[in-house]
Parts: sequence; structure tokens; C-alpha cells
Amino acid sequence: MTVSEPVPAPDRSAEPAAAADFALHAAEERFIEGMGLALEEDRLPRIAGRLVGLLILSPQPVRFDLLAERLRVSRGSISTNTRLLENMGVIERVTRPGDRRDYFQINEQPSLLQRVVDRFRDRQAMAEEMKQALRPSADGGVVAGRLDGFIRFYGILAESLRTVLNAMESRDGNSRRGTA
Amino acid sequence: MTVSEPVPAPDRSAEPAAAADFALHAAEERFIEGMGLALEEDRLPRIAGRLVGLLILSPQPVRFDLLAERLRVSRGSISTNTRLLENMGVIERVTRPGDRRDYFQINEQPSLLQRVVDRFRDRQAMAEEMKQALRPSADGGVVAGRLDGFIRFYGILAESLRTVLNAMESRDGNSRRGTA
DNA sequence: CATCTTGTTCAGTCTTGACAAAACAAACCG
DNA sequence: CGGTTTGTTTTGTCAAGACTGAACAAGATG
Repeated sequence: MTVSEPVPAPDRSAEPAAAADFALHAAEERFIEGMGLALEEDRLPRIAGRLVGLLILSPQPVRFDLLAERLRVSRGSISTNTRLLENMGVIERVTRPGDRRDYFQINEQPSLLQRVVDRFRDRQAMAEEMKQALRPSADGGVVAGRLDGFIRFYGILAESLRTVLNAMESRDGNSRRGTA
Repeated sequence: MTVSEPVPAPDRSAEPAAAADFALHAAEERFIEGMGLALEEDRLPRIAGRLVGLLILSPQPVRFDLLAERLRVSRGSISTNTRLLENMGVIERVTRPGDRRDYFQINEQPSLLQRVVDRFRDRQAMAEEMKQALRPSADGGVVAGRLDGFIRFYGILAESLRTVLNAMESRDGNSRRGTA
């Protein structure tokens, strides 16, 4: 959890009218839903994905209750999923002096993509372990060949990803821009 | 569905004793379970993953009922999941002259890995579409920057994967070896 | 034809996880 | 102190999908 500078104005005035104000545009909705589905494939709750999508599109930190409002989801779900993403290092909770409420923003570290890399590494490890355990066997190394294919695939995969991630990370260090 | 040459001997003799014969070794079980979980992440039933794992480790085509036996799973599940994988092009059904039963083997084409590539391409497309729809906006291009990160990441990802796949595919053409 | 073998399909059960709503806790405010 | 506001935790409901087992279909085989 980080503390940011005071920033413009929270604007708490129009309490009971705020609901419709932040209607999302079609493209944004699509993107957010898409992220929901995408992260779901990564074994995260769909709401977590939508949260990420929304925060990617938000240049400013977004207030807790606005998240619930815009995604039309219960506060409980927001609480659970923000905590989840926070622990994963994907988003960050931000507070403002004199404001009791929580705000959230996407983390600059590309931790979400890191997940992808890790998953591939695991699969590679699995294939490698199996290859080790492979008894010499009567067949002409067919199985070993298949496992090699896997290992190579995931190896190159992880490697080139690592490259991109490093590039992005260092760029973040300079220009203060990036993605989760 | 392909027909293979007669091959050694089906061996139907010991009908009621066959169950324990093919006890899998620890490493194999681990690998097969691992594939089950891995493919589950790709939104396929766990049994389909285990099936793939088992077939990767089998140099010879495996008989329908042995699949059920070794994975300790109902024939119904085998039927459903083999059909699924067959349609996806991941495995192949093989028959033998004078043998009424079905056999299965892993397909040489790396169709399973192709899936991974496709998924990444989809995500890239999503980010790209969002970037297009992005109105000029007041913020200093923060959001656009994030989207760029995504696009670049998935782009490089898909590209390098395509390279590996091509390499594997051409190697298959020559040496008749590969992986799903 | 009666019966077996082999694979498919279908109906029902079970598990999993997401989600909402409500109860709750803590901090703040008058 | 009461009463708010804000976020958390818990409880219960619901839906999706996987899997089994049984019924089924289609060939073989005597």
C-alpha cells in the first residue's frame, strides 16, 4: 500500500446520482470483459480480470466504491478480488491524506505477464523431469523425442518472454510507463 | 481416423487379469497428472489432459479399453474425451485389420501448442482494438502506453512461438518425430 | 436369431468456485 | 457515547462442467 500526493479533487458531492455518470463506452466494456475472460483462463476469478481491465484503462487511481459501481458488482467481491490482486502484486492500493477511502491502480511492474512466463516454466520442468525418469526403453526414442519437443518449445517461449519483460521493466524505470 | 499396418500382437488372452498389469510408475503418473492440470488450464477437461499425457508416453497406439483401465476412468469419459481430442487434431484414432477395437496415438502435428499461440494472438488483438478506440484523452498517453506494452508482449510471444512451431513442424516432416 | 463385444449417448450426481447479501469490525464524527 | 462511513468476512445460493453408470446402437459370431 502506497500513499500518493493529494491529487485534484475526490468530488463526493453528488452522492445518489453517481451511478449512471460513469457509463463505460462500448470499446471499454469489450476490453474489460475481454480481460475478464483472459484472466479467467489464468485461473483467476472473472471479476479480478475485469478489475484489471478497468484499472488498465484508468489513468488515475480508482476509488473502491466506484469499482463496485462501474463493474456492477458487490462491494464484497471488490474487496476479495482487490486483495487477491494486491497480494499478487498486480494492483496497488493507494490512499490520500485526509481521505478515508481506498483507491487502486495498476502496478507498473508487469507482474501479470510474469505469471504467464512462470506457468510455461512449470510445464517445461514437468517435461524435463519426465525425460530424466525415462528408462532407456525398447522403442527408438520416440517418447524422448516428443518430450524434447515440449522442452524446447517451452524453453524458447520462456526465454523470449523473459527478454521482453526485461525490456519493459527497464523502460519502466526510465519513462515511468508500462503495464501489469 | 487412420489405418495402420497389422503390428505385433493385440494379445487378448488374459482378459480378467489385465487391470494391474499396466500399473504406471511414479514419474509417469506425475507427468500424466501434470498434463491433466496443464490442459485444464487450457479449458479442456482434466481427463483429456491425462489422455494426452498417457499417449505422449506411449510409443505404440493404445487400445480404447486400456485407456479407461490405466486412467481408472469410465468408458464413457474415454469416448467423450477421445472424440474431443480427435476433433481438435491432437490425437488420432487408429484401427487394425481384423481387430474391431479402436487404438489411439498422439498426433505428430503440434496442434496443442498451436492453441497456445492462438490464444495469445486473441489477447493481442483485444489490446489492439482497445488502443484504436482510445480517444485522444486528456491524460498524457498513460493508458496508450500500457496497451502498447501488452501489444508488444503478446506480439513477440506469438511471433517467437510461431518460429518454434515452424521449426518443429519441418523437423517432423523429415525425421518423423515431434509432439502434440 | 441370441449373444457378445465395442463404443456412444444420455440422465443424474457431485464438486467447484463465483458471487451477492448480510453481518461484522474499525475508524471517524458529532 | 450513538450514528456514519468504509472495507472485510462469512454464509448461502447458484451455475457450470466433469464424470459415472446405465441404456443404447451397431457389428460380429456362433
